[in-house]
Amino acid sequence: MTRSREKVLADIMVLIFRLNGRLLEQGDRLVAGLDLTSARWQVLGALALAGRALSAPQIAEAMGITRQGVQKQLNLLLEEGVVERRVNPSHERSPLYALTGLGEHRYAEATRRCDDWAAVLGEGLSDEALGMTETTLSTLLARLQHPVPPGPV
Amino acid sequence: MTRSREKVLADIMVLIFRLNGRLLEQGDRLVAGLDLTSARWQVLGALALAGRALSAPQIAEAMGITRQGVQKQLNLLLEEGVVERRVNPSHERSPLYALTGLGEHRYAEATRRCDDWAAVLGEGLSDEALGMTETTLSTLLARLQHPVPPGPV
DNA sequence: CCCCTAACGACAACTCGTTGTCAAATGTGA
DNA sequence: TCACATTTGACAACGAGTTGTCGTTAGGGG
Repeated sequence: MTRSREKVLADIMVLIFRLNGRLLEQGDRLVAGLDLTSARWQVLGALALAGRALSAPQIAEAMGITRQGVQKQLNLLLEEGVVERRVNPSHERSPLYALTGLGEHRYAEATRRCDDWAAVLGEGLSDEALGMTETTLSTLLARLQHPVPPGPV
Repeated sequence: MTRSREKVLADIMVLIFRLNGRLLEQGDRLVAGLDLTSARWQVLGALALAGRALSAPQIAEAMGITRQGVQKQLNLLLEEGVVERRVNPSHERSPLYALTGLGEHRYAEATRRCDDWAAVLGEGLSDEALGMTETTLSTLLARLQHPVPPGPV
């Protein structure tokens, strides 16, 4: 055996910490000039993928962060005119948010840049390696979100 | 073909963002009661792995973050007595930092808890999947740290 | 030997996420 | 219908990271 499974897991965790930092950094660089940051871009992504107006808590749910964090970005995005409020028929004080024309345009441009960049980033990595990485990470995430199924803690 | 490589890459990125959040959360929970947080724990880890006293910038280099971020944690760790300053023969104003006995004890306990937890977390994942994930992530990180080798930007 | 640059610690300001509290709106069960 | 728990937005405080500036120290080339 090469190394213990725990060691490999620990290495993967460190890699995730660093990748998180570098991805946010490169993401910010990628959308600089579009009046976006990684955080705002992700909010736009949640709206674009949903294909419909969402409330702040719904966006937070989709992004896996808290509603307060999302709300902060939404208020800024509103000021910049990339999202707009719509009345929520089922809640008076909690409006829905949708992309404006400007927002859709900016998101499309960000997506184009990201795809180009991702193509370069993934060069030479086999489909198998990418697929297995995605599967493994998503298994780990699932276990982390539901605290640790069995075992006495 | 199932999905484009860009889509898989994008999914992996989102997974990394979420895993980062969950890992820090679980890490904090894991070392709660040891007067540690994920950030302080990582600093202790850098010192323990080096096996010798390091300066703040050296720790930052090892952790992949800035020296200011490390310094902030070091100042707190000093107050708690888990690390101590040592004179740096090659720099008067930049001391070296080393684990105290208390620090080594706490780090050992944190490591024990982490290994137990990692064993549960990795259950059922094949060595091949873990190894390939580690390799893929480390390739991605290398490309992110050296901005994007070829290609006209 | 002196001057200039690089590296360092301290400090402040900022981003992005978290938690917690408060008040208003919603939904549910007796 | 009314009481109560849940959900929501606003606000404040905090943790962890970043950048930038300032003054000091180390190191190298004229």
